[in-house]
Amino acid sequence: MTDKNDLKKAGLKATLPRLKILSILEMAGGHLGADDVFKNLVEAGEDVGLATVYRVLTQFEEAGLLIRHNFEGGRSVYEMNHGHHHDHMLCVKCSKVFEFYDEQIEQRQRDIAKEKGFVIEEHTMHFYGVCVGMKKNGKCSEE
Amino acid sequence: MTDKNDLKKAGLKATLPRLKILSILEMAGGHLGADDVFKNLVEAGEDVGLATVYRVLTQFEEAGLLIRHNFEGGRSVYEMNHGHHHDHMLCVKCSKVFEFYDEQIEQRQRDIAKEKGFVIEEHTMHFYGVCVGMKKNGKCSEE
DNA sequence: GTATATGCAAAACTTTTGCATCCTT
DNA sequence: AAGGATGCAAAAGTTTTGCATATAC
Repeated sequence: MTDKNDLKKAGLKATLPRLKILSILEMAGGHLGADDVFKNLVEAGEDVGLATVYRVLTQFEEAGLLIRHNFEGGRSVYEMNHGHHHDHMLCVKCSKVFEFYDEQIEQRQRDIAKEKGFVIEEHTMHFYGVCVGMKKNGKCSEE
Repeated sequence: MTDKNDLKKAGLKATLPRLKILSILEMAGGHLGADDVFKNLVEAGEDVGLATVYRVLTQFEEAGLLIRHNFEGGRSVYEMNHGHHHDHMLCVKCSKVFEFYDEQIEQRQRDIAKEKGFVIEEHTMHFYGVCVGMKKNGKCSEE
C-alpha cells in the first residue's frame, strides 16, 4: 500500500496505470526511458497506452517522485527520486549507469555559483567512459 | 581561407554549405541548435537544406570541429570546439549559456574516476538556475 | 571525370495533444 | 455523480535516410 499512499500524498489519484508504472520504476531501480517503461507494461500484459506513460512520467516528475535526465543521445530517462542528490557515470561499452556523490565537488560547485552570482536550482555532472568491469575483463561491473 | 583549410585538414571537402555553416557557428560564438543554424542560412538567403545542416553538423562533430551538447530539454546544441574544455551554467530565465572552468573540480573528477576505476572519455557539468543579471534587475547579464 | 555532397521528400523516433470514454473518489 | 485519468489516433518536433542531381577536386 505504500505506493498508493505515495501517489495520494503527491496529490495524484491511485489509478492502475500509475501504480503499475511506479512499481516498474522501483523494480528496475535504474534508469528507464519512456519506451522502456512501455515495453515493460506490454510484456506484463498491461493495457496501458504510451501516451499515458508519458503523461504519468511527467506528473511523477512534477510531483518530485522521479528525476528526469537527458543523457547524451537524446531521449530522456527516469529514475526514482530517493531524495539524495548524486551524479552519474555512464559506461559507453555496457551502457550501465553508475551513481556517485562527492561532497568536495558539491561544495566547490556551491562556491563557484556564489562567485558568479548564479543561483543554482539544479545541477548535473556526467562522466562518459568505460567502467572498471568492461575495462578489465569485458564484463560489466554490475551483472 | 582559414575555414577552407580547417575543412581540408578535417578531411572534408570545402563545399559552400559547409563553409557557410562553419561561418555561422563561428559568428554566433554561442550554442546553436540545428534549427538555429538552418534559420540563419535561410535569413542569409542561402539555399541549404535542413538535412544538410544535420549531416554537416554531425560530420563536424566527428571531425572534432564542434562539440554537441544535450542540455535538459531535448534538442541538441552545438558550439565550436576551441580545444579548451569548460562546463556550463544555463540561465532558466534568459536561456543564456555561460561557460566556466575550474581546475579544482577537474582534478577532483580525475581522482574520483581513478578511485572507481572508471576511464573518462568525456565529462559534462551543468548548472541550471538564474544568472546574476536576471536575479538583480531582470536583465540578462550578457546583452 | 569521379566520387562525394546536396536538396528534396519521405520516414523514423520521441513526445504532446484532442477527444470520447472510463475509473477513482 | 463528477472530475480527473485513460486509450486511441492524430499531430508536432527533431533527426535520419533514399535517391537523383549537382559540385569539388
